[in-house]
Amino acid sequence: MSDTDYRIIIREREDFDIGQILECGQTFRYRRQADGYRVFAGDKTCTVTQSREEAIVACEECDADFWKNYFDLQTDYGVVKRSLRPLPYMEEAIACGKGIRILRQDHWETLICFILSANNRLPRIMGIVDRLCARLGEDCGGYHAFPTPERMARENAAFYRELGAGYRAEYLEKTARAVADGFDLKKLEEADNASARGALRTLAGVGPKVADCILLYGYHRTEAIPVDTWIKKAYAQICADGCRNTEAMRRRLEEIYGSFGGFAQQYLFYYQRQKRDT
DNA sequence: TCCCAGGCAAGGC
DNA sequence: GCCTTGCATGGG
Repeated sequence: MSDTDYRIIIREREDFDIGQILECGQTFRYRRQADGYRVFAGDKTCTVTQSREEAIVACEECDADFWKNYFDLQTDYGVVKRSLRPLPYMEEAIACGKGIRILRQDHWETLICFILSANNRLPRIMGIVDRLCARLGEDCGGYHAFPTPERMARENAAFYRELGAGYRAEYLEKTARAVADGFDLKKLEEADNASARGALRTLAGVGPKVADCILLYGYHRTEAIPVDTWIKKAYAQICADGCRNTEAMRRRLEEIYGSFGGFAQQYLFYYQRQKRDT
């Protein structure tokens, strides 16, 4: 099998749990398999399995560096967790999701996926993204790539509504056309956080929360804190100040968690959802 | 049935 | 500026 001829072995299982990494809501392109997970990103795919001792990423050899970067393997999460543990609510949140990592995802793919995430549920988002790739993505032999801006710009809102995007269909049409027409996602890598956020928010369907998701998951701006319904629940317990304003909550959380805010947000999100499930 | 989901945009003040 | 409402769709 040419698609699994190379293996990346991860022995720091304390800092890598593929289930937690994929199911903390930062990506929608994966499938659970009997023995692990199949993961998709851009036009690439890999398979991840893990045991008590190690995790194994199986991929094409030429994609090894891509996946090492994607899973953020160069970052020492021991440092992240040691820095966060003393801060409010982090001891228990980290204990719950200690194998979480923040993926380094593609700007465009993250942009589109998180436009679809607005007021939506994870399984439904995954279904829409799946159909989007199947219909518009390049056939890579057994799976489909994420579609390009140019390809998506050729479809209209009616098409995306048919995929099940609901009222977000208009956003996809407008934003795909904006990017295909020259909105430079790459250039935002050099911008400071506030101006990158402002630029993203000019795109249809990108509000404060979606912009923060794109910054954190698509640009690895680990100080960005997306405030969604789950973080609001967590906030009520962390601060208990009766605050209802999302922007004020975000600022307060940034003060509390500082430059590791994005990591803190992931631990909180996962912890809050686990508590719901149990 | 009603409520909610990783909210956004538009309209009213 | 801040606050409210409508919005597609599906599951509990």
